[in-house]
Amino acid sequence: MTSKRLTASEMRAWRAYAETTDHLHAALEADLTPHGLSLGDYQVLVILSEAADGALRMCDLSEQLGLSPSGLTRRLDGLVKLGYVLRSQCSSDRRVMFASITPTGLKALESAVTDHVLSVRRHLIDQLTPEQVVTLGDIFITVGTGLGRQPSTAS
Amino acid sequence: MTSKRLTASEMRAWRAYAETTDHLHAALEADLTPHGLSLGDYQVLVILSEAADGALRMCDLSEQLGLSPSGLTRRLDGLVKLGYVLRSQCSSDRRVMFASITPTGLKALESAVTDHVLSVRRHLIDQLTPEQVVTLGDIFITVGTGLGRQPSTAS
DNA sequence: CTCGATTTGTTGAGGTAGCAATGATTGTAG
DNA sequence: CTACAATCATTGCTACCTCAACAAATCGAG
Repeated sequence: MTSKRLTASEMRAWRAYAETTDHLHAALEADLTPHGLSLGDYQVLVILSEAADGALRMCDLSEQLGLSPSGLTRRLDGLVKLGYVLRSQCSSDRRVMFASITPTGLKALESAVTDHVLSVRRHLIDQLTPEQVVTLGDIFITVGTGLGRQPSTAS
Repeated sequence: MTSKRLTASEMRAWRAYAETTDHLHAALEADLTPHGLSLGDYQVLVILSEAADGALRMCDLSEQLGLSPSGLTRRLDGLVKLGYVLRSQCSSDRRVMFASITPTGLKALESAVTDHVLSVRRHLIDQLTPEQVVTLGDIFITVGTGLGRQPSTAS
């Protein structure tokens, strides 16, 4: 294996994946827009809502989002302006800022989450057989692990 | 099926896919940087090099790239400045501009393509069994078709 | 033939992201 | 205790993309 070229089967898989992944992202984003949230905003709210004590340090949040610190600062600016997220200082370390989701933000998230799940189903999950769903998970856990990241689903 | 929630298997597949797809993109991009090309530039050169008569109209190229017309104009500006791409007017329709790859651009592409294929292999293809590769193709051709796009590999 | 509608490419404005530099704070070696 | 290194968040700068507006050229109904 591991030649300089791709076999027909490999080329087929790679091209299909490369072409489709952007379109899928765009479709999910579009389905979220009526809720006034971008996919990026949505992910911030999801992570904050799942945070153990309801708050996360900026650096931890940016790590989980795969966003640069500066990118997160500006994204949070928007969410704070919307009233969805609150900044608060850490009492024990004055360098750190906590981000936490507000009740308003939680409402916005809850309103969006149902549609988003249906969107994921409609565009991806429900298009596949149960076996394909399992293999999809296998594939991207393997690939993610190979990339040195540990997908949170890799158990 | 099609409930408001995701089963454990579905959640596992969705999360693994969502988390890993960005990392994979970043890894492929990083492997291409030593060649002085972004993934976006690379795709332009690939498509131009595969064009039947060696030239494509801007609008056709932007369509194939999934890029807006204005985005393509600026991306091409960069490639022209690098000497990799040439703009030329259409003789029969003075609205259209053709983009074609130059010999220099072809050299740059040929120099990059080997590494890129190896990169795709290393991060994705070679991590998978042949059966998984086939299923990966099946999955994203199905999803792409469901999104109303026709992956070029859907035969 | 002519005038309005359409197609094509570019430009301007706005938004989002990353990198590098900065300021503030904390940790640590000596 | 002091000085230097590391951590944390923000800001300036740049890059890249989209949408809307635009100019130029072509098409087509009458």
